[in-house]
Amino acid sequence: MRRTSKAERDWLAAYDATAFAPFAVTVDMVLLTVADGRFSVLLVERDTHPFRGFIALPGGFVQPDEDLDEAAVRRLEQETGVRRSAAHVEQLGAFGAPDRDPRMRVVSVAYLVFAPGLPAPTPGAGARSVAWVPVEDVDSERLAFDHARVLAAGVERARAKLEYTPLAAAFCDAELTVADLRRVYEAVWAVPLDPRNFHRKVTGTPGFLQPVGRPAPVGPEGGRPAALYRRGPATALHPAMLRPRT
Amino acid sequence: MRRTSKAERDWLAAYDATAFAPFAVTVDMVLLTVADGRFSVLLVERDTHPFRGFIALPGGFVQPDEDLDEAAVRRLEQETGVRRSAAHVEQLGAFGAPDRDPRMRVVSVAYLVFAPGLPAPTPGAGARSVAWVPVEDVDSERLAFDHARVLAAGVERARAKLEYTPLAAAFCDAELTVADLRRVYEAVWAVPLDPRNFHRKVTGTPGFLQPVGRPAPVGPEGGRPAALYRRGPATALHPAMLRPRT
DNA sequence: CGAATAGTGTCTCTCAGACAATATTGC
DNA sequence: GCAATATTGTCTGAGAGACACTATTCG
Repeated sequence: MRRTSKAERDWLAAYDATAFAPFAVTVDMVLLTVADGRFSVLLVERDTHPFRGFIALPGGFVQPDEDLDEAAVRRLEQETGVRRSAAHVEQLGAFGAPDRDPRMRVVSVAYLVFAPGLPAPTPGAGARSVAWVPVEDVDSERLAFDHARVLAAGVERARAKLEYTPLAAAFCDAELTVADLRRVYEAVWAVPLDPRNFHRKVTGTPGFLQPVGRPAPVGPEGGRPAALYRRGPATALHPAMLRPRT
Repeated sequence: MRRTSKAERDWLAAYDATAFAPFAVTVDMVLLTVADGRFSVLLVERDTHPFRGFIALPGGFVQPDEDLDEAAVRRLEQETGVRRSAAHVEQLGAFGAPDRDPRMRVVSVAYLVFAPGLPAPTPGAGARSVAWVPVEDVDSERLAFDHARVLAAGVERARAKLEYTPLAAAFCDAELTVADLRRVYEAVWAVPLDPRNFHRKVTGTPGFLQPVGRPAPVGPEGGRPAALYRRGPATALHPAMLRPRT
């Protein structure tokens, strides 16, 4: 820890902190998944003011002694049952327009979470219902606060991240097939991908996937069983998985 | 504007905002430039507590009625004389560890700015001196608050942004040569680049640079005069300018 | 002319996209 | 065998990196 001088300690003792603290800080979570082949976001229906009856991203106030990341992970685990270790969590950014919350001046720090397909959790405090909603079906007009902007930023960030990182695997279970991964890319980017080129590319990118050496059970449509893989150690993809242009 | 019900208005009137506002919010600026071929950041020496005598990123408190972006641009123009139109400004992220400021609970929203080479501005309030410091020469131990982490995040983001956006041009004047742009890439990435391949790549990427049709004045070393370009309309680069690997 | 910088051409290798062909399962 | 999915192979064109070569300036 940094050493402080007597002058600094004296100054600090005389400092009136309340005079400079007119803000509240919240975390909001853009929790994304791919369920049934649809790129979806977790939304709650608010049961309290403000924006009662509107749809919103899950979130809440940061406690005075809590780190931002801590607050996000705590809410994630409490309200959605998603374990931190099973998902990818990263900060998306801060949203702080002066009028974004009618109650008071609130700065919201948004977090982006990628989670495997899961059943909808039970509603927490202040929420009437909770549901996974396909991103394309979200009615921006019905979103509370500035959550339409936050969601749009999260979706765009997710689409970009799949290009340069192996995070698509964060949408899958620990053991996954190449087809599982392809369906994630197809759902998030909303484009069809050639299974043969995708397979060659993904298995040829070092550190992306590591073979388990065991086949997956055959799906309902039959066909040759796929090999199982786990996430590899890479944190960035070389070469990248670029989105088809136009 | 959203219509509110009487129930919501009543509820809002009874809401005690002060009970939930224990935070202060600041903006901190990672202001980067390339001056004399060095990738540099603007740092101030603090003349007030806390961290008096330490080096810090320029920044300050957000006013209660001010948008975050507004606060960042205001400080940029006031404290550094950089005009918004001449620079690129984007949000870097929020930093809010509970103990990051000894005065009180402060969440800092960091902004990343790319500006052309400029003389160091005159020190503003609370600063003893202001200077452009080459990023490699910054002594992390002497940085106030968590500014070492903020700076590291900004530098890494800048390096990544040059790969797939045309923002390298934001470090140059409105009219620039291919060599100007190459020196930006070389300084930010700290790698030498082949001038011939760089030229072919940059002029072959649609929307990156637009020819002015006029040559630049010859430099001090002589040689054939370079053609002048302006920034093109592209917001993303295809193909990308990938960093050399290892 | 020589030195210095700007810009073009050429070669090789990697990789993306199109698509043929083969492999392995359930029925 | 047939349908369905998985996986490998083959071809073509775009692009990256190495580097020879030409162009234009100053002195």
